[in-house]
Amino acid sequence: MRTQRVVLGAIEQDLKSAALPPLGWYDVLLELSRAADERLRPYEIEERTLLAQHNLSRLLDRMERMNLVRREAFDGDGRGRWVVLTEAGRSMQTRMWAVYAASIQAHLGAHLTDSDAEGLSALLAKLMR
Amino acid sequence: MRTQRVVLGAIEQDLKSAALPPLGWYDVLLELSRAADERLRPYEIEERTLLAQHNLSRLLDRMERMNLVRREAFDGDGRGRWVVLTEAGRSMQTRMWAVYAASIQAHLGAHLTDSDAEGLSALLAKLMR
DNA sequence: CCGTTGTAGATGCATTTGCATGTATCATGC
DNA sequence: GCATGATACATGCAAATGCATCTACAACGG
Repeated sequence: MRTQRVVLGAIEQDLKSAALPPLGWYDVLLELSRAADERLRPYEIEERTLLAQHNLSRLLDRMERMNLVRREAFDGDGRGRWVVLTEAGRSMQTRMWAVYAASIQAHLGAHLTDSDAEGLSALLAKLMR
Repeated sequence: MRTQRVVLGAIEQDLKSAALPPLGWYDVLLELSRAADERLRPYEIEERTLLAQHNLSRLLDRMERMNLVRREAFDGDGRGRWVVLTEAGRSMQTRMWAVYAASIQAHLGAHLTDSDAEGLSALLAKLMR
């Protein structure tokens, strides 16, 4: 828990120093960029990012206000919505990745060998079951 | 990050189900219970728990409102305060530990062998440097 | 002494989160 | 086809967090 807080704090700080939004935004942008047609239903983003439904709903509000995503109607289920990545969203994802990747390298990669990283990943995976 | 969120979420949920306060409260209570005279200066709690100064200040407000801690004047530096564990605080720490310990066992211990745990701990320690 | 700078802790204000509930739509069983 | 319960997403309100700043006191240099 302590390590996570320290590392996450350092990464968030790097993003903030670069005048970029917090990590949660990146997670959403990344999932959208990977999705077919660069669009997902909110509940799909929810599953992939582990964001709580109401938090995601408001995060999307903020992102939509910044024109990073756009909400569209979803045909075939009147309750559903599409969340679509915009051009600005795509470019934000790229800009965030530049900083985020460097930050991962500095705060994680630089401290671990490849086999450390694999070991850590395997141990954490055990906890997810 | 994902693993931490899942595990922390599960632990917080266990505490909430037992009608107990969040984990941050336990951290403070634990540090106080370990301290000489069961008292610490706010900045000492801050260092040990990694809580931000303003967050700790308000957490202490809440805990004081619940009579778990008491703030006292600190002689020798007029700016300083003592945060003192109360009887109710001591008993809350004990009650939380019962639930927390079981939760750690369920969400961490049950998934890891002893050598897994040591390995994980060693890897995380590498990240803290 | 006195002014300046530093440190401990508190607090006002904006933003974010959590929780419960609301609204709309869908699916199912009768 | 219509009540009943489930699902998708939004939202009002309270609580927690982040950020900047404030107050009070200490320390230091002249």
